[in-house]
Amino acid sequence: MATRTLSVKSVIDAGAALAREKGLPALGVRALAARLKVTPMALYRHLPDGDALSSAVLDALLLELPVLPAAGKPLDQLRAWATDARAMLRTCGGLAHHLLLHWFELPRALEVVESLLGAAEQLGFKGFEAVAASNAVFTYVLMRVQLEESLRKANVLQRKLPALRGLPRLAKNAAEYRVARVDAHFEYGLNLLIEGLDRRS
Amino acid sequence: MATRTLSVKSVIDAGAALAREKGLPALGVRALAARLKVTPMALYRHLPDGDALSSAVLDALLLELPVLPAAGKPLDQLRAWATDARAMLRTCGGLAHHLLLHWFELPRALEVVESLLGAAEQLGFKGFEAVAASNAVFTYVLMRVQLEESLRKANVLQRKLPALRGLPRLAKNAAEYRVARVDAHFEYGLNLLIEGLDRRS
DNA sequence: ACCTGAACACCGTTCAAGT
DNA sequence: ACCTGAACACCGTTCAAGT
Repeated sequence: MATRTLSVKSVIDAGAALAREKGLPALGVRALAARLKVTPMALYRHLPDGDALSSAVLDALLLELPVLPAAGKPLDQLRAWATDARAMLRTCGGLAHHLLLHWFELPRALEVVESLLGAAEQLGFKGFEAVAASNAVFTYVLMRVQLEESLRKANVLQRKLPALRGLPRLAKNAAEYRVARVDAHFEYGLNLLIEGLDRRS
Repeated sequence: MATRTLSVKSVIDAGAALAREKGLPALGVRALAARLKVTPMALYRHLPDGDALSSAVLDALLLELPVLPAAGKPLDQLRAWATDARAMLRTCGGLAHHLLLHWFELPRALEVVESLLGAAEQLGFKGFEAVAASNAVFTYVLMRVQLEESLRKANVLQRKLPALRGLPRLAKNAAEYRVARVDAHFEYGLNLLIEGLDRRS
């Protein structure tokens, strides 16, 4: 058969490549059409609209979301997943946000939540508390990644602080605030979470 | 003197009213100009561009950010602030996001962080740990509000779950997932955080 | 069935002109 | 100094036409 120039798969694959290279905001209908050397309207044969394009691309990229390590103590599993998932989600802006909104529709994400729930149950949590505990870890990682993306995009990872008169504690710790220490704060917050879970278990 | 039709203040005030009524996305240059019965270009006399408009409006709205209650045990102060701040930030979409990016430039926010640091010091934290502890509470509240806004906007507070074959724990707790229980999860996550802080103090 | 081309609606914004 | 009006660049998208 004659190879048509486009297909749903080729559009999404090209979209994924574009998103990886230049970020999700660069994934526009016109931009992707130009990359495929095709008219913008050609894409509408294969996808309903621009949002469906972004959504399909993000779904595809999220197939690589890491799952829980099979072995280890529950709290160690949770900590390891948090670190792995954060690393993966940082590879392309918008992944964390999409996952926060659509995890319950994505097979891979459902698997992850299932195993987070498993860890929570091993810690002795049941019902709402098991859900809330696994949710706390899941959303913590995703929200943090989203925050880091926002800080980077807005160019406020490094800050010029104003005068701190009347704010002695901030002044004393000013060095800690001039650069957003996102790695250290991610880990500290994760530790608080884990210790909270440990105490309740 | 003749009352000019516009001024920086009148533009920002009208922008704040528009944002409160119809949300931040409705705060466009053209929309605000229409509300002020003026040409879009008239606004550029008073503000450099559309981003400056949003930013100034959000700065203005954030003057009402609550501060820490003066009295009480440190952990109770933190918990109370978290609840109050969440309530205020929910009044207009985009506030939490703006605060996450620009707190260090906003006098009121600096006051808040100063007093969060005070609570952390009362718990016995010093240096990086005091900063990280107060930051954990501060960002937790802001990130959660942002998440709730996203869920609302994307219309996924109520979900139609897919088949959960092979996912026994999700299936068992499906009722917990059909509606995003944002209030309960906010509180649970906050409790984990507070208990983590308590344990470390 | 698949793709093209011209056009429209909607942004923010620049530039030149009015008063 | 302040505001208007026309125009431009950039989106996504509809519609009619080509093959």
